Amino acid sequence: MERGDSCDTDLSLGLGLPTIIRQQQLNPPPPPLEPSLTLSLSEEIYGSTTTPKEARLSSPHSTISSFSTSNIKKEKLDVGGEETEVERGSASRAREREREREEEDEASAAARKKLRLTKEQSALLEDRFKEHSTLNPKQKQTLAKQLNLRARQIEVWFQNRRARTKLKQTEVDCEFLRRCCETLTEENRRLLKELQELKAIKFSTPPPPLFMQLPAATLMVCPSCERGTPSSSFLGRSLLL
DNA sequence: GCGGTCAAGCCGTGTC
DNA sequence: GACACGGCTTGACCGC
Repeated sequence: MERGDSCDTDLSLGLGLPTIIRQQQLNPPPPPLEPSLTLSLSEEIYGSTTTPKEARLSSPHSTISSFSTSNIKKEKLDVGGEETEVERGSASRAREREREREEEDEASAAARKKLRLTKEQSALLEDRFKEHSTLNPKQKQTLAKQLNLRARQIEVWFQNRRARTKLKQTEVDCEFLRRCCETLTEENRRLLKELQELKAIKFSTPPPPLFMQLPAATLMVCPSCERGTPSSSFLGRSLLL
């Protein structure tokens, strides 16, 4: 189990959640005016196995997932593009506007909060990845619908998954090569030592005679092919030890 | 689609 | 126990 998975456990519930999300958990806001894509998994898909804690875990992110960064950027641009009340010379209204703006900043900060997929979503994605590491558009759409996510999120998840699988494999290969290198280095060391020992033996004992007086008949027979080879080269080799 | 990167969130550890 | 900090995981984006 990877460390990151632990975020789906009972630990750390509510930790790190921005004030606004915690407030939402305590006092659920009225229904949003805009359509909200929710991450929480319906019982139709996963039955009633989702615990209340898991539901609470997924719910803060549910609204979040409906925002893309481009939306956030757009929000910021929209806010920044407005003429301020200070410029109009109305201090009190400017202060009020400032407060509203701060609230909007908090809201967009909450929207920036990172989506964390639920255990069930991750599990299903993993299953699909095991079957196919890439998806065609239709599979992507189906999976997105099944998980209540956007197709783009599915696409990104698969891209990241492929990249990280590849990285992991590279690390495994690297480790394998490192071990091979170690083994070969050790073998090389052993062979060099053996060679030195053999050389030591060779020079410590008197060298055998270079030439042997062989009977004349054997000079004509090649020991490997057992054919008569009266050539001078064979003769020379057969005499040389 | 891939590689690189950013940033949110979680966890373990050390310090007070 | 609370807090700070560093490391890690992972969703998302960008440029090619």
